[in-house]
Amino acid sequence: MPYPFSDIEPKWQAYWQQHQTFRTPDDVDTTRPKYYVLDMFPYPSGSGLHVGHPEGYTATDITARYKRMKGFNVLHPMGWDAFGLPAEQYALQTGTHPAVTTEKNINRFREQLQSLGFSYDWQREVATTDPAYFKWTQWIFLKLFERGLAYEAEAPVNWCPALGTVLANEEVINGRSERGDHPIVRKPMRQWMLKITAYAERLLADLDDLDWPESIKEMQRNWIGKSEGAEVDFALDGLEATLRVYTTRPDTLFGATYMVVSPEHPLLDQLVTDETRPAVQDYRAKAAMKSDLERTELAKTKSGVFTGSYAVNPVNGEKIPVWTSDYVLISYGTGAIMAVPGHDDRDYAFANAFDLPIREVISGGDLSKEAFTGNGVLVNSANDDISLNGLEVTESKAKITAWLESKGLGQGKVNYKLRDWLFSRQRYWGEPFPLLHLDDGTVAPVPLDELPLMPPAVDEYKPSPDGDPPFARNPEWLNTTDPATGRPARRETNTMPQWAGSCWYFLRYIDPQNDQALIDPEKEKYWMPVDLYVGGAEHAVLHLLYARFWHKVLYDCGVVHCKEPFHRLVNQGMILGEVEYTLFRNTDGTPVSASEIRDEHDFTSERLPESEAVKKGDSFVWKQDPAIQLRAKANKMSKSRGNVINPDDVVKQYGADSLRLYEMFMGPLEQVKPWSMKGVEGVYRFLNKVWRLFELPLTDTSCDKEQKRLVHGLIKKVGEDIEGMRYNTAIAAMMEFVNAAGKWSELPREAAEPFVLLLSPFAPHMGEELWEKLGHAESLAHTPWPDYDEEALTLDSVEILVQITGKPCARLDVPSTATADELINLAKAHPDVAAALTGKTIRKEIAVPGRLVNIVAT
RNA sequence: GCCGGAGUGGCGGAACUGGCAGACGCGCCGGACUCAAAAUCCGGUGCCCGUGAGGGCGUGUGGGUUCGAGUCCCACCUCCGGUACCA
Repeated sequence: MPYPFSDIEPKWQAYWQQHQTFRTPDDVDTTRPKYYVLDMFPYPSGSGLHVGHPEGYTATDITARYKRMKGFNVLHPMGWDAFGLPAEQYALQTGTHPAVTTEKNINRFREQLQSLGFSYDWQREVATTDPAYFKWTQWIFLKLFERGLAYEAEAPVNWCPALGTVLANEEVINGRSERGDHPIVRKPMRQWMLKITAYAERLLADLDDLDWPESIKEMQRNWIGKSEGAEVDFALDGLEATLRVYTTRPDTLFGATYMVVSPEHPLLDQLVTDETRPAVQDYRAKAAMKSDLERTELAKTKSGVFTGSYAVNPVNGEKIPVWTSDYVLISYGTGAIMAVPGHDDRDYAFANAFDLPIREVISGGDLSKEAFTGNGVLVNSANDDISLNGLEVTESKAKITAWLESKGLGQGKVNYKLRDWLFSRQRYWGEPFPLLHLDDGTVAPVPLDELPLMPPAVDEYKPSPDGDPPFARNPEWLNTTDPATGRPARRETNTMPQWAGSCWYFLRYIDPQNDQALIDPEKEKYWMPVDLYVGGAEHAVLHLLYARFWHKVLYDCGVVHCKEPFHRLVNQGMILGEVEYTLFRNTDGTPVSASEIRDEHDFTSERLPESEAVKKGDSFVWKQDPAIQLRAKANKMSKSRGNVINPDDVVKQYGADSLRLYEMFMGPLEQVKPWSMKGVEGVYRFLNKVWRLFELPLTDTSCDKEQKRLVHGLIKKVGEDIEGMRYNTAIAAMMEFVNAAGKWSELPREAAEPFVLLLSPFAPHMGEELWEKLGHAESLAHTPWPDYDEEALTLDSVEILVQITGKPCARLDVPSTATADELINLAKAHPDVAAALTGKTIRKEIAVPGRLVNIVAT
């Protein structure tokens, strides 16, 4: 008889809800330590929960339950990142208000999460779409606006025609939209920008103290992209203007043989001559038309046009031609460069393409083959006033920069790749900007007491006939007056991007009902920062950088007391579908080895059962024809592949405890791992074994020495593993314990009770049920975690290995307290060892207490 | 190209600061129970040679350090993730 999970699980879920077991009261005893465990809140999609969600959620739930039992005040909330495109797309198609769809999806998600037995405090639930919530998102935006961190700019933006909106740089991957993989084009538009660049240095520096995966910190560092160099002004021959460039290699200034300005550079119009104008204009038009994707794809061959003008190199007075090319980006540095083809790969390629001179100023390379970008000694770098010749790169940089500064020709400069955050979207389903455009052209904030500013009712969710965002469809909403000045005004029609709401939700959980403030300062002080934050690595730069930025702004405003919101971050690895064995066939049906497949579309593929696959060498081959290699691979779960596992089905078949246990038993949390239904059955069998263990007669006699050792060893192991988030090995240890205890004839309460407590964070429903069977009237959720007795762990005797020069020779039982010297003596006394040593000279004796003895003899 | 991470049985994965590689689970093989099956229980299971006792080889590859290396060092290969004209 399998254990009745379908009775037990709903029973305890109802109990927890009814008894508010996981409620974290507003007025906790703040003398006790706190622990804030946070999950990245989900977007409540229409397709419901996916097995990837409960992975991180189970990990945090185990830690939350464990910390509660360890006496911490635990904050473990859940909510919804509920603005987003799918609900709006659905609204476009059906006319259903996105709020309706969103609410439905949230209800479904909540039910699914509750069926997994997570110990969230549901009274703290927040949704970014809730007016009581986005009131404060708007409030924070006004803070940014007040501080000059939000501004409007006419800027070339990433316009995505398919999504009908602009995207931030971070949302564009290889010239395509991160969501939906649609092409992106550059288009100048009026947009709201947030000045995240003002925080670049702090966002970079404060990474150092965070307990985050090194890879994520590195990605953020790369994204911020700090570089140190100099700005240098080049006079333009025959023009009043000067051309300013940014370079990280001022040491190579004597090697500059031409210059390049970006096609969007403001000086370009002045640089062209009558002869070059048609070609330059043509080139600029073509560059503007190109999507980012095309620019990237064409990156291999350099293109460009000579402008007709010359610049003067400030170090040697040399006249060098100014070109324009799209390999120079307007958005970085000054949008213009000095080209040093001898010591920069891109300039080298360009110089070769257009036959421009290449000059060596750093020795050590072979410029006939490639640019030399390494370190070396400066050559050909002197004028009447200064010489860099003979110096190394680092010294030269400092010397030339100082010289430029003294001559007023340039100065040292730090640059960042990070650009300002494009913060507006031309959509309906997002937070309205609380801003008014007055008839005099100024922008005024909506007064605080009018927040939240609600989105207008509209007849359709499409852009307006004039191409304005959907909000412009409602003229009564759109046209208003500014209460401060009485002037006629038009409301801002853009909406905020989805990231806005997720930038600060972790603060709202702390004080979710507060309608006077975003958060009560006392509560903030107690609960922040988040102690443990778990979520997917896909948010490495986007959400995590934005949230850090807003947090620093709120810190500057005095709203929060800590500089960084998330102390420890852990990324859970993706869960892939089951391993699939695929056989490929030619169009004529002949089987083909997987290693020969270049383009999958030229072949037909057939999924084989595991029994058809045989391991041969490094790969799997077809059982019926071992000459044919199969492809054995676990793929991402996707609807189109049909390999999606629905957690509801798993819960129905094996129960929530089995799902939780399996997700943790699969392997280390951070790792990518394939799903296996057989694996779920394995942990389900384990839970059944536990259930049967508790059918043994329960006794009040105390444990014998061996039982005590097992129990205390398990307490130690499980506690340490949860602290280290090694949930898989904690479960393995519990399995070992149950395998051993299964051989007992009766079950001492002294062993049963701690075991149930240890199991309960992992399999909480079974934990509660067994706890009740043990005669307890109340939930175990707040029962103290058991302590272990170090003394109970030690064995009287241990088996050690005796090696002679590294080869195993004998095994002997020794008292576990034996010292190194005693071990060597005991070892030598062993007849096999003595025999092996006769006639040999002992060179060295090594003994590791409790492990082994190694006698080196020749 | 650059940055980050990882390579251990048929599979997922264990192995503390260098100390008996393969815990635990899956799968497979054999046995018990059963009319039979499922479930459950017991035993076995890295690979190769050997009937056997036993022997040899084994943590991506090649070197090195060490009494001893999955673990440390050097070089390389493969895979995964990120990023890509950032001057």
